[in-house]
Amino acid sequence: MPDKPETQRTADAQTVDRQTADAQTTDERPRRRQARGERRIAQLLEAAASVFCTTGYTAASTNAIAREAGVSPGTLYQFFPNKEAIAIELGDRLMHEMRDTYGEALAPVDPTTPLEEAVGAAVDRFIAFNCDHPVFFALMHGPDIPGRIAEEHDALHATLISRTEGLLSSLMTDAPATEVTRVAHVCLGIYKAGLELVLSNQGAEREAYIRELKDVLLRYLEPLIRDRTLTPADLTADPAEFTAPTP
Amino acid sequence: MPDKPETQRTADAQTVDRQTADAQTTDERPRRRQARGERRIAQLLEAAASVFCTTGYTAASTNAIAREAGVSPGTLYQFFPNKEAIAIELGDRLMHEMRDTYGEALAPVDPTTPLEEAVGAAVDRFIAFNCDHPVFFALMHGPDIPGRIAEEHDALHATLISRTEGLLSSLMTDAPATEVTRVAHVCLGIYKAGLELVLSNQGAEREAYIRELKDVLLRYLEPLIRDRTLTPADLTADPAEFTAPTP
DNA sequence: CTAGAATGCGAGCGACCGCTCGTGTTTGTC
DNA sequence: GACAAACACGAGCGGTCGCTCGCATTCTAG
Repeated sequence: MPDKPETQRTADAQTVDRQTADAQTTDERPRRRQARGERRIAQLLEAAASVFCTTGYTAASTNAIAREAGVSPGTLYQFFPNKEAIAIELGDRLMHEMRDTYGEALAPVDPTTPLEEAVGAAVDRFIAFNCDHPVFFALMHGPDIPGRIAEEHDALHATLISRTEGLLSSLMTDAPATEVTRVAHVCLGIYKAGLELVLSNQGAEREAYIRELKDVLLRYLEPLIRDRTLTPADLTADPAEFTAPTP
Repeated sequence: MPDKPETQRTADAQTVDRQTADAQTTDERPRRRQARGERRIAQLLEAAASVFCTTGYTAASTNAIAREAGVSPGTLYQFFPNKEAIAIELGDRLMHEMRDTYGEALAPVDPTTPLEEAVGAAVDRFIAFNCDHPVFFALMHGPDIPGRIAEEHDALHATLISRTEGLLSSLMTDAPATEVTRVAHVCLGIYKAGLELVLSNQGAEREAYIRELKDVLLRYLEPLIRDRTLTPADLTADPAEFTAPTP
């Protein structure tokens, strides 16, 4: 009996997400698991993504997720300590996939690429990722997200802000830092609004909205850049940096 | 015994908002009421606005609203048939106030006012209203809003879209209708994103974000308008039109 | 003053939710 | 085949929520 797995996993986790919920959702112990279990986890995460997409996080019931996955509630809790852990795991996998996509997709190209192409490429990447994983938007931008996911969202947002600030600061050399920060927030706000419009359309109309989003961003930034050019490396840089806000 | 008020008000309204909830929340019968009752209603609506703002609609419990208002749950249900009706009444009062504000605030001014001033004035009005009534944003743009409020939101959105389309169509004379609609949606998306940024800031920073919002809109629309001018009447017109989408 | 309507209270009902636990089945290892 | 661990089930526990209902109190009309 080497490790005695998950005895008294959560002693009194009853109203665990109704209030503060200081139970450890990060169950770091590496458990022995069969291939069947991994399949179940994938099933459950897929079902959870579907339910989260349609009803949001809080309105999604664990019983509904289990039903969608074709298993019983007890089976769900064989693999996840509580509801929040499902969202956490889903979010973690999405973040990993986003890092992978970013790492391999944006090869260093001609460093004299104008801002138009650089911004366009970055927008295309983000849009494509969100189209492939609509639950990412639901989890990250939903208003009812639980504490741990909110932290991840804040970390991602802070990273994107500081990254955009870095890009802008080389274009707004004579502007105070607060203005650079403000413009960065405006850019991300525009991007989020555009993303919402893109996700709520399909086909040719979706493509048209993507073009509009790029136009809005470029026309907003035009007076800032004048005659400068920008390398795509400024927009993409090291994808590993996406895990945490810049120190 | 002239009217026999509210006998068997809701026969079986138990799980009324858990599922479809086809109970009539529009209790149109004019009830006799004392001044005390009107005061209580005002108290309850104020408390509801506060709770909705901080927790959102679904997470707000009727007991919490009653507690915030300093009354018992039973008293709350003396004046509102169910939770949704509270949000409905709150939304209706906000819509009325918005119409009033718009009706009296925007007097017809110099018809040769350039687009910059016209858009700026309209944005200022909407921003001011939302700053005065933050619950409006929480109810209208929250993701967990109930059916009837969602209908009101859709109606308001459709009105704003068709109004913006009307404005744009006089500027984009050679563009197809679908493009005009698309640009209108983009403008409202930008406005909503800007509003979110404005509401999450205060003081001078808030003012700066308001200026950025106007800049984004104007720079986006600049290529469309070229050398035209626009009367503010195109932006404001008849405030009574705000109740329903244009037929 | 008094009858009756309007207002106010709060324990508690039924429904749902997150989650548990006893029990039975499948899988991997010897 | 035997045994233990992993997996699966589903009734049900404790909890909160929206809402009710019987009853007490306050207002108002006559």
